[in-house]
Order: sequence, then structure tokens, then C-alpha cells
Amino acid sequence: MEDKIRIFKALSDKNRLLILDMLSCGELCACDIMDGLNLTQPTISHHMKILQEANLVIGVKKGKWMVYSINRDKVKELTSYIKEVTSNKDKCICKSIKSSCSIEE
Amino acid sequence: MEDKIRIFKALSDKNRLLILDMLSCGELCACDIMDGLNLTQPTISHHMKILQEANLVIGVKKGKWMVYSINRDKVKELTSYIKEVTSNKDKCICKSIKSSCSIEE
DNA sequence: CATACATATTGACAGTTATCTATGTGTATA
DNA sequence: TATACACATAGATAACTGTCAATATGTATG
Repeated sequence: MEDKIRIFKALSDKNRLLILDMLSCGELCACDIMDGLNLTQPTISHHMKILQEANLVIGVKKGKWMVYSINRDKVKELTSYIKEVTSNKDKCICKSIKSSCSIEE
Repeated sequence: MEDKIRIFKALSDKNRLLILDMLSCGELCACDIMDGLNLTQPTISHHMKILQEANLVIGVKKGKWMVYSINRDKVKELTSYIKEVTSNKDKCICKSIKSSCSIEE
């Protein structure tokens, strides 16, 4: 679950969502992303680190440049997780909860 | 997009993910959730507020109790959004970006 | 090797967040 | 109506986060 929390935190920022949107059509280097957003280079670097640590984005060094792309497998894993958590399932915490207030009328 | 950020922030906490898991099988009141987690009542109240403000959870007052349930429409909306942001689409920021470093070898 | 360029790291600062204790509000019941 | 109970709000505090300026690291090229 720590893994998912890291992902949700990575997605909890406007600029990082914009970065993902930018990467949705293909690879970009950090300087491209910097041109698109109105942020300084260290700030971009910081956001890319968070996206990479969440495994949502993969960065590969190509000469002077870092080339970033979306990790679509991780995105799929995330949507699956969201569905799983919110849907009724056999193995679930709630099975062990007996309602102390009888809300079922 | 502010709406989505609010949702991702709501999901960026271990206890709130546990609360959603608890609610996945049906309605629960705040006291049930409090019994399940090891947190004080005001902290539970705080988390429920955040989940409600994100519209992930719906709370209804029934007598003394607040009865909470998952808003599955909002969950669906979220997974759709994640897919949309990360997938190649016609209308996209990245279309207006011309790579300054020629990364396409 | 020296210089220029792309990115990373450090350190600082303001704003936000999770948690608690203390207290307030509203509702059922004796 | 008084009391007990379920939940909300206020205020405090420690920890975390987004941003920047300054600086370091690594790579290509003259």
C-alpha cells in the first residue's frame, strides 16, 4: 500500500499532472517540460524525481539529455488497484467489522 | 483538474485508503471506522471530511449516526481521468511542444 | 583540456497536513 | 428536562511539500 500512496502523492500536484499529460503523446526531455511549464529547472528536476520514484515515469539518460516517458504498466496497475479497493470483495477488512450501531434498518 | 487533485490528495493517506476499503462492502458509521482504525474520534472526523470533500464518500445523517458509503460514480470518473491523461489523444498540451533537443534519433 | 550545456543536489522558506486535546453541537432516551 | 452518546470544530504542533537561488555533476565539443 505504501507503493500506492507514493503514486497518489505523485498525482496530487497540478504541475505533475501536466507533465504526465505532456508525456502522453511520447517521450520528452527535461528541457521540453521546462519550456511547457513556468517553473525553474531545479523544480522540474524535483517533480521528475517524484514521478520516477512513484514509477509512473521512466527516465533514461541519452547523452546530455534525460528522456522521460510514461510507464503505462504502472498506470494500469493503479487503475486496477482503485477498482479493487472500492469494490466488494471476499478478502476485505470490512468482513471483520461488526457494526456497533445497527445502521441496517 | 483541481477536482482531481483534491481526489488524489484524499487518496494519499494510508488511513483513508483503509477507510475506503472498509466501506467497499457497504455502509458504515463513524464509530465503526473508529473501531477499525487506531485513531481518535476527531481524526476520523477529519479524514471523513476530506473524503467527502473529494466526493469519494457520501455521508448521510441518520439519527445520532453519520452513515458513510462510497461514491462509485466518482471512482469511475477518476479511473477514466487517469486513463485519459496518460493516453495519447488529439487534444493535448504535448501537441504544441516542439522538442528543443532532437530526442527522436 | 576548457568551455558550454543539461540535469541533479543542497539549503532555505512559506504553506499544507495528520494528529492530538479540549470543547461545542445535535439527537435520543430515561 | 437532564443525561449520555455520536460527531464536528478549534487550536496547537510536528512533519512534510513546492518552490527558488546557488552550486555541483556529468557530457559533448571546440
